[in-house]
Amino acid sequence: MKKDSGYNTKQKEKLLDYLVKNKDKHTNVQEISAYFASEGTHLGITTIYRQLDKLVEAGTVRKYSFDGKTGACYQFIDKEKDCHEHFHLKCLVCGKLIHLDCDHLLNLNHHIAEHHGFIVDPCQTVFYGKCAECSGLKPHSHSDDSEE
Amino acid sequence: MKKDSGYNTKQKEKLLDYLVKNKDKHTNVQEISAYFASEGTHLGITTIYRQLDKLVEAGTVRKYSFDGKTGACYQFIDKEKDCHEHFHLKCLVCGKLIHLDCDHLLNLNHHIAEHHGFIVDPCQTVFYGKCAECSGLKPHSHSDDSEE
DNA sequence: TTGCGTGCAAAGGTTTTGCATGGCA
DNA sequence: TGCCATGCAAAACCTTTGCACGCAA
Repeated sequence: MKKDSGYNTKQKEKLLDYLVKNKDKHTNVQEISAYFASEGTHLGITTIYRQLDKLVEAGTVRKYSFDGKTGACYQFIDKEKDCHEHFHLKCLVCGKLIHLDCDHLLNLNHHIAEHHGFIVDPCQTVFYGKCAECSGLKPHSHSDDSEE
Repeated sequence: MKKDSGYNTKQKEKLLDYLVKNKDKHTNVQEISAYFASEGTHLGITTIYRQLDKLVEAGTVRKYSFDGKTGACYQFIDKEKDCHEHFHLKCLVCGKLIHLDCDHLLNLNHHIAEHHGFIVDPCQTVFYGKCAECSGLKPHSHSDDSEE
């Protein structure tokens, strides 16, 4: 793993700050760019991509490439919360991202490894479906279309 | 779900034929295009995209958008084999697609639904990692996520 | 000063759209 | 015949790369 090499620039600092503030959700380059544009602080697209790339290599940020339309998504990794050992659930209706801390799921990993000889990488794997609100288990009047 | 509306054209027939023959793996537009080019049968890129889109809406084909570099992948759904009730494993190294028929995994679905109130859609969910060959035959020093 | 960081422009790749033509029903 | 399907070209996007200038150490 590469070290967090490089200088401390304002851009890098601001980007990291934004990522930390939004660590609970997946974000993407255009969202970041739009945010800084609205803030009056311009941040070049190229810089965002390159800094993000370095952060991913440094293990500070996780990259998800599951959505071809909006491009790749990024998320800050909170190392203190040990976020790298659990799976994520993503609601296809409302887009909510859920962190799943559960022994049962880690068990799953071991099961697949032992019985199927396959090493699952939780960092790259996201479960898609409907969250409690959107599936009707809880009262939630989110009458969004998004019919599959 | 929309019906399979539309005329039966040669292009549509050939595309579907190709998809059925390759239903065991994920394919993509450029692969399809290259195949028909090598066969001497030209199939326009636009047609492939549009037919694929219709097939996805009709529920005949599944679309995966996990790789931003190579673009979206598509796979024919074998309804007779009831392929929609199991998960898929995809090796990030060799690209192999594994169908996982396992009660333990279905159990997982129930567990998440009951304990976390989340309805996982197996059709949209793919586990990413390394298959037995790619993770076992190679003398890798069990480095966590040092890819490549 | 040295060398990385930045950002504009341009390139490369995937997917979509416009439009005229061709084919199915 | 009426539509839908096709396919070329061009556009729309996302991402990467080249290059010159700016800034951190």
